[in-house]
Amino acid sequence: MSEDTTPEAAPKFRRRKEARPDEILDAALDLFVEKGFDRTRVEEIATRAGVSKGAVYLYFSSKDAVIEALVDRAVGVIVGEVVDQIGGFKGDPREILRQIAPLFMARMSDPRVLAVPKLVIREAPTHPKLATMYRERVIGRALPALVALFRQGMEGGYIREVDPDMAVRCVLGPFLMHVLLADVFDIWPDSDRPKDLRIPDLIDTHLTLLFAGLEPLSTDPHTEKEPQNG
Amino acid sequence: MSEDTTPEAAPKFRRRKEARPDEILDAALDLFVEKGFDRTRVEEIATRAGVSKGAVYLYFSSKDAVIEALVDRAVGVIVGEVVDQIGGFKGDPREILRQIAPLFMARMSDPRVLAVPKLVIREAPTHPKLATMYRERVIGRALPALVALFRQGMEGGYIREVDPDMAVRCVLGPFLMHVLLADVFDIWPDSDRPKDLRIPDLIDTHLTLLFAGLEPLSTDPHTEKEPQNG
DNA sequence: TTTAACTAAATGACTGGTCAGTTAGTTAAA
DNA sequence: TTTAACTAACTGACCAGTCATTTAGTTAAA
Repeated sequence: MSEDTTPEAAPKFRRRKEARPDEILDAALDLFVEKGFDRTRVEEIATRAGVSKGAVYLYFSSKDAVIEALVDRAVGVIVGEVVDQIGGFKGDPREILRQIAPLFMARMSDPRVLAVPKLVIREAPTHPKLATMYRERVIGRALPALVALFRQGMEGGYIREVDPDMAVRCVLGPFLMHVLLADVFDIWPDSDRPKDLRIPDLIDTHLTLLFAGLEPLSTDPHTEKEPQNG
Repeated sequence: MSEDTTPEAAPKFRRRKEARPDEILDAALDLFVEKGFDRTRVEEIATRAGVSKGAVYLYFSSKDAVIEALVDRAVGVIVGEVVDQIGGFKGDPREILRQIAPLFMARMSDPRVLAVPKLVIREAPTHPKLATMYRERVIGRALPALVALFRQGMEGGYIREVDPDMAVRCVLGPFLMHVLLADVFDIWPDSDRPKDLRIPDLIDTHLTLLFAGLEPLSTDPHTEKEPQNG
């Protein structure tokens, strides 16, 4: 109703060169995940970011450049220390898996973190660059580290002799399945609360099954210690 | 240069009312999986199906109707007997899982079968109908059957007491992960041959780990029989 | 301290191409 | 000859990317 008494009205825009790119990428991520790349108009991204369409093109050369910058920004910070930690570990892989699983799922429970791999999976066929970036920077580093972890665990006799490539898929797969069922098909585990992923229960069940499965056979070196049940 | 000597030339088109819809859906499935729904032009579908663009609209009311008919056609034949078989089973769930796993993966190794869930996952956010159809006709029937299988297995003391909702995700997840890595990120297990999924090795590793993990604790009823190792 | 000249951030109308869906006309088949 | 399957040209909406113009903020002379 009442205009401010000060003579000068609020300015039409502010000049904020530093903040714009991140704000545009944030807006784009939301929209891409919600509606997909092709159905998101550049003008929508601009509006949500609080700028005009033209401004988007001041910071990004094309719509494609936006999604690439988006993934680039996200994958820069994910791996690194964790991979090194896993890669250097000597001993029973179950120890480190028990530590990492909750941290991993905590990260993936943040919608803005999970959004990026979801986006990459969805747009990969039409944007191979995204898949390549994600492979080179994230999966291609994490996966070999886990394989190496299993290899040394088997050599040390801490765990059963299995194909490490396949074992890694058995470690990660249940998490993927859990998220996919909920996210794509709206299928959630039984719970009192709605939309409750029950991550701790998933981790508990998964690691219980997996760790018992990884228990070395009685002919293997380290079997003297009692099996860890329940 | 030289026209055929026969007086009547080859006809410009044939009238094939019965065959058209399936041919159009086949063409559409290929293109949707390859390039995604939005980037596939109706004219491309028509050309690949050997008809004109207008002909597509004789059989389908819109482009959306094409993808819906596609999924509808595919999910009609998938489940049924298998689900009933699992649902009625009494005994150690591992028996029936051992039987089903290779059949399941054999089906999923057919690119035209795998194409449908891939498509549904990708297009679900913009076409909720697809996700609903797939949930009601496939996942929503298979998943509860597996949960029931686990429940009765635990009640009978054949397997360890775990959360059945979560256990189901642990059973299916590794397959999903395996296919996703190869398909989206072009990451394949070590092999002499290129693009070799090594399905039997995945099944072997997965079931080895899982079945040992499912082994009931020594306080449970059926534990008298010797554990089945490697 | 004021203000005029200047820089560059930001706008928004416009364009050219693309494509879903329509329709008038053509042709195979009964 | 009739009919309906089919084609091909057409239309109108939509949207990525451009650019002439406007405006916020900065600098320096008075």
